[in-house]
Amino acid sequence: MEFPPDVYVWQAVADEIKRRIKAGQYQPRMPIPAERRMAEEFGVAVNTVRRAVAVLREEGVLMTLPAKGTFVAPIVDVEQDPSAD
Amino acid sequence: MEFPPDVYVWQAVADEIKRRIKAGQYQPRMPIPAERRMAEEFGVAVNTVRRAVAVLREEGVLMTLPAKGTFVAPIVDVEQDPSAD
DNA sequence: CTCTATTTGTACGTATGTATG
DNA sequence: TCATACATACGTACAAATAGA
Repeated sequence: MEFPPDVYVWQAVADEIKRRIKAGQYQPRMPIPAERRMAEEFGVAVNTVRRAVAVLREEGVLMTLPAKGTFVAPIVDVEQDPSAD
Repeated sequence: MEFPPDVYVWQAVADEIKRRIKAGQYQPRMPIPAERRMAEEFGVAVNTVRRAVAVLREEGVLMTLPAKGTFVAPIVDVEQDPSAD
């Protein structure tokens, strides 16, 4: 019986987003998929994606422009792989 | 209906809680009503109360102990009373 | 300028899990 | 065991801002 799960769903989503940034799938200054879009893709609730995005926003990884979208911050301390293009 | 509401519902709730603290209805180190309790009392959703509590928690006004309750912080700047030692 | 589509923000409702008493 | 209380999670609806036809 797990008490606090190893990782919460929103943590897994946040981790996946960061992983994609590292992989170059989501690049700096470029928008990431919409919240509802990712919710469907990951099979989770919109609120869960929103929580993940909120955390990454506070970490400085993402930037959100209301009614425009959420973008990868120009400079992210997340390791980036130039060869992955 | 106003479009950009003067205050959001969660802001109104947070304001009401602080008002009660100022009024002495909720006192330092004492628990405030449960989230669902306040949700029913204010006629709002639980999530809305949670958001209000979360904000007040970050402001240092409230302290939450999981599965125990949410308490008014021992010292709150809401009530500036220098004579209170 | 109007209409529509997209996207985020706010809000409501519900269910489950865990901890406490 | 049961009731209480918070944390997480899922689902839904509407409003506002933006962009494009």
